Amino acid sequence: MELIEETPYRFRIDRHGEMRVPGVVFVSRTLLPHPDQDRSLDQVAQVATLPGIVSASYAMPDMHWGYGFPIGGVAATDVHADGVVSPGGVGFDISCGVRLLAADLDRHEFARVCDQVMNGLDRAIPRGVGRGAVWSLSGSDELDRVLRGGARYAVAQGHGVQRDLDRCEDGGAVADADPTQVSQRAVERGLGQVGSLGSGNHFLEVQAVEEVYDDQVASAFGLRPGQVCVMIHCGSRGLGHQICTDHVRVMEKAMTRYGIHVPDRQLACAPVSSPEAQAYLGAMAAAANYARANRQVLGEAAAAVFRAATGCGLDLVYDISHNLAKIEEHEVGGERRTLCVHRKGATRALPPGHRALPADLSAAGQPVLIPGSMGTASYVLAGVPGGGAFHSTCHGAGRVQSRHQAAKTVRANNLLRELGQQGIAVRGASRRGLVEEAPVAYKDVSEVVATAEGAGLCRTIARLRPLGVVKG
DNA sequence: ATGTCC
Repeated sequence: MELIEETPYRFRIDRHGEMRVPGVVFVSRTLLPHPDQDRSLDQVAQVATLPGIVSASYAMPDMHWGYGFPIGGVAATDVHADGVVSPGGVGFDISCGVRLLAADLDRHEFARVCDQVMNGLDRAIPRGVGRGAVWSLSGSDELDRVLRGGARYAVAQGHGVQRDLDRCEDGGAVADADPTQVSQRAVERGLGQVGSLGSGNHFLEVQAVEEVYDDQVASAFGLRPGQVCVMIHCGSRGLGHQICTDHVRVMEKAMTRYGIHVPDRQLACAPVSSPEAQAYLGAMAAAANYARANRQVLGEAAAAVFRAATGCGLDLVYDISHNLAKIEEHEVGGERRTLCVHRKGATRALPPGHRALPADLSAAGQPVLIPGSMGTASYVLAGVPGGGAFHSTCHGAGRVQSRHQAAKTVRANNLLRELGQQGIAVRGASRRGLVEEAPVAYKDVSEVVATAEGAGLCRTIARLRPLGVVKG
């Protein structure tokens, strides 16, 4: 497959075979996946064959191989021109995302209470595979209200304040959630997990604002140099996973009925207007609301720990998903069109003035939250004018080593010592989980962010460094 | 990512 270097931050894959549009990959030469180790460039080309896809099949600088679609992939289909929705374009962890909260506390003040806060978080934050949650729902009726209301329902139940909704994507809940399309098995898996991190790359970190690149925008976001923050990265747990599994199965069967051929079974899809697609989108929206409620109550639990140890609480900076499909209006070829925008390991990044932004963020643009790998920096970015890939940017560092590879090469004791030397307090759930997430298994998040900015997808507002990490 | 295989 031929790659054409258009700029230092942008490569093109010209249409060939069944591709309906070109591939556009926002990477530098060093971030370009190595075809021997990672087939995600092939996946970009395969996504370009989907019915109704418009403009291009895009990939962000943190791209790597994923189920069907690449992680870091963005693909939009025209809803009124046979466009499809594909669960593989969202991923198994539906509405996985990041919530950033800020304390009215300086990092030097945190040093005195670090042990107390970290021990408190260690007790308060459920994590690891299937080990409890902070919110005990009364039963499937209440789960239904979570699936419909997301963070709005959590706040209505006393788990938060209005600012939590103002600063959450979509005001805390997406519309059109359809809990009737969520299977009994998904409900059972979801009942006991609202308010839990899970495992893998999910975490809760205490961080400090290490550098601010734009004072005015950082201030609008509620961030200042030296400030202590809490970043939460998690998703929709077993519920989202089960929904993806259930609906992929349905779409695999439905595809032949709609006469859709895809080069990879993992690209199973259905026309957005079909009953199968509407069922998936309804269930996906329910999982998105579940994930928002999950992050809402985890943030509240962290705030309670901070309040007890320091006297100050935590204010929400923003909450944004990086695994979601959305029906959005975009201008394509001079025409206003209704698109189904899949973002999988890619973050929406709305420009200044966009009507979906809350009034106090309109001039600044939408905050974009980029979690680094364990022990490395995280970033706050902002959306920029121009559109790029339907107002999208990167979502994190991106793996370069498999979990298996990382576990073979990294020793837990060495890793813990290195983190300790950097002044990072660690409260992990398992040694295996820690070594799988070692920084060597990931790309350099600073280069990912610099590439995204160089490609005109966003701009850098602040860099955060970890002080303490709570891992699943 | 995930009751890491119903």
